[in-house]
Amino acid sequence: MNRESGKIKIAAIVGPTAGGKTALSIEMAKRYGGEIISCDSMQIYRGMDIGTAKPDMKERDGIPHHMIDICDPTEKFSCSDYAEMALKCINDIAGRGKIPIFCGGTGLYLDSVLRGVRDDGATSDPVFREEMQRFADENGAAALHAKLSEVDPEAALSIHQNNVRRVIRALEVYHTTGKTKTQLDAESREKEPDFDALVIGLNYENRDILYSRIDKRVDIMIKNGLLDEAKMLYDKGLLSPNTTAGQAIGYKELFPYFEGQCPLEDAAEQLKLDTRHYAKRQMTWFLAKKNVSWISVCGEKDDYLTKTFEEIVNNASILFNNFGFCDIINKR
RNA sequence: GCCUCUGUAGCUCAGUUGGUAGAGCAGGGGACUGAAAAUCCCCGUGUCGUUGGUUCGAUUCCGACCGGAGGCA
Repeated sequence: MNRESGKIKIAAIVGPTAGGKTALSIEMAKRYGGEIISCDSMQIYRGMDIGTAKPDMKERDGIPHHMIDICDPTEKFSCSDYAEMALKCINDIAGRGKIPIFCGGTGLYLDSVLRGVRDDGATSDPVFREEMQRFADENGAAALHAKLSEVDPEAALSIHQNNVRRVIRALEVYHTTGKTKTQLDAESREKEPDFDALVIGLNYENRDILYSRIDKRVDIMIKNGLLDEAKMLYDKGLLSPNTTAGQAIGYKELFPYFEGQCPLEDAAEQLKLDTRHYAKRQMTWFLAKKNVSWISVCGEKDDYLTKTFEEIVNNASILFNNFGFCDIINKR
């Protein structure tokens, strides 16, 4: 019920892939007069529909969705691009008296919005990145890490030397701004968040249940034409491994099959495996956040009681009400 | 029926010139501030097929047996 801040109130529904975020978010949007802002790094891309579990028009049921189909798979898109555009969506939606409801599993994207877009000039520099990558290839990860130790020892301490990507980014921040990543991160941490956010997480304490949902969903995707969709993108060469879209789960796993290197079953199994790993990482990410209100979809081991969709919606509604959102259908 | 190879972690396999064993994958845990569906870190006790024998000591050598693969008939 937040009274004093005067900040825009937003909601977000997060959790592991295949956990039921989409359906819940649409239902909540209907009940509370909201619009959805997708928070998913892959639904950004046009033409990647089935594999990213993008809700189709029927599923959206008249609820406007934003941040979907923003660019082509070959285009670069980063979390700062996302934050910038999502910010506009929020203002637009709230300006029309609707509730912005984020929905998706890309934790970093959500964070970048909630934390506020940083304007410290720490942009990316592809040339520099390539240069550093080459240095690492030639001299080893340890040598690159040593460079970081010189300019930003604190960051070097917290970034493992094998995590070349992160080491490069930290070096890049110093290279483009003249300030250390440690310093800029500290500054951004001090910034007041721009919004009052209710973040709801769907939790699967029983991982087996989540995993079997994932397996089922992959099978359904294949039934619904994932192969054709992936083949088309593959044939057009739109998914190269070094683009963001090319890293999407649901496509790259099928390429060996297209190339005759393995049977479809193996490719499908790999796809399921990658998805399970991904879901696990998502859980680790969101569970570490203190600002998430959790709805337990199913209990711990041996407790296979899974909540019905209705129960989940009711739980979410309580959270919405307590947060000060108004149920426009049931007119509380 | 005979010969050869083979039986080690959930799976694929290393290894011990005899002192009870280790990788990859799977699985579990974690990190994450402009590439994030990405990137990275940590976690390995298992009747070494069964059963006799040799030996101070056998998963390791020898025999038999039981699985599996191949070859000859």
